[in-house]
Amino acid sequence: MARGKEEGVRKVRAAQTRAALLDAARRLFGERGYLNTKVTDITSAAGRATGSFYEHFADKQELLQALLGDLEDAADERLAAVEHPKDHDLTDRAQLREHLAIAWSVMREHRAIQVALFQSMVADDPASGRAWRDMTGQTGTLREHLEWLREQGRPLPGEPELIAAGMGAMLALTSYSLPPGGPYTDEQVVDAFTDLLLKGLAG
Amino acid sequence: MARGKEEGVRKVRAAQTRAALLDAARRLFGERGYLNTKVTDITSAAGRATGSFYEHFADKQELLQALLGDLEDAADERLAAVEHPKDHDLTDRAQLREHLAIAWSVMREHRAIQVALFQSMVADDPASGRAWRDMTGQTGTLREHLEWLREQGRPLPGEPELIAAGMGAMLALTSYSLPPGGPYTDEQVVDAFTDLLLKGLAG
DNA sequence: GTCTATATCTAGATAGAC
DNA sequence: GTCTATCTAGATATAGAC
Repeated sequence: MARGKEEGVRKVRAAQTRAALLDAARRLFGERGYLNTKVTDITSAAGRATGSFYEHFADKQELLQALLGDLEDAADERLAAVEHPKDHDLTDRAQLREHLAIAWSVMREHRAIQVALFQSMVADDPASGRAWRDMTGQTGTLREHLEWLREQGRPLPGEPELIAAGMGAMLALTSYSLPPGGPYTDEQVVDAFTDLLLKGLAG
Repeated sequence: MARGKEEGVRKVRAAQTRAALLDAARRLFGERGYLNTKVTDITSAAGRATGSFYEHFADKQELLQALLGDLEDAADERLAAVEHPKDHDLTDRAQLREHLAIAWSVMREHRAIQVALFQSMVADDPASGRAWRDMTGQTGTLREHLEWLREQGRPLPGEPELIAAGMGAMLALTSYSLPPGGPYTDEQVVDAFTDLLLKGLAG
């Protein structure tokens, strides 16, 4: 079965190239951002030829989608690691803090991908509505928790979708703009936002 | 003085061209965003030739700076129209609401410029630190109010600069992503964010 | 100052040999 | 599948006539 073995080797090499491209892209997105990273930057950083890129991805956006899968896996893993029932009570300080801490640390640990997604979102035609879809989509879980609170008769400051989007906006844009190794530690940020939001949610 | 009169006419024409370029740019930025608007889009929308653009602005970024001046003038005017002492008390609901309402309405009424600034900020190299500088710069007044509160011995949820940046992030990204004529009215947004933030600030 | 025409440059994407 | 070489497209910016 020499033929089969050869094909297997080829497959492995292809997977290595794909992985090298993803690694290089992630590093470059973190260093100079998604918009300022060219396809040729990625291939040369990965030690591959320009043409090889298009064997694995149709374009830069498709590569970003592949990286996004990693981010979602990481987030799911973190969420699964903690108690996380639907009736999560965000008016409890410890529970709100944990929710914010997980969101913050996932964004920080995968900053390259978050930066890339953010740039990709903002570069889109603003009239397309993509930004609002992304914001509400990414804060869907938060919205569900708020809806649950409302069903319990708790007074909310406004529509769950809007409040969730606002909280997500605070976290996402702060994380985007705050440089790594900046003036505030992760604990300072999470504590500050927890206390800022807690009483408003607790009504 | 025929010579002087001729020069005066030329000056007026030039000013008209400059104004036409600014108007066209503002409209296009609102429709398709800053990044997706080309210099030739602006000139043809203004009914002028490509080359004329560079007689008035070095590049697209410089034109945006000129528009930014308008935005700041509008904001200053709105702030001057209300009582706005340094000891503005953000723990008073009416005063917090007014502050948020002004910020929100300026962003909404000049959405084209806000969109352009936002895109310009995000398209920059994320490692440059520009985003954090912009965020802290635009929330400087808010930070001063919070510092005043702290001097009065009021407990704040965190560092004034960080809290101010977080609040600014919530407003700016929500405004950016929320499409005009979207699902929420300006009043709903301002009321929701006021109530969400008030108790956290009031301690 | 404004115009037309064009030079320059960059990045995305493909063709065809190996 | 990967490479080298190249094509194409799109956008910035300039040259020179009026």
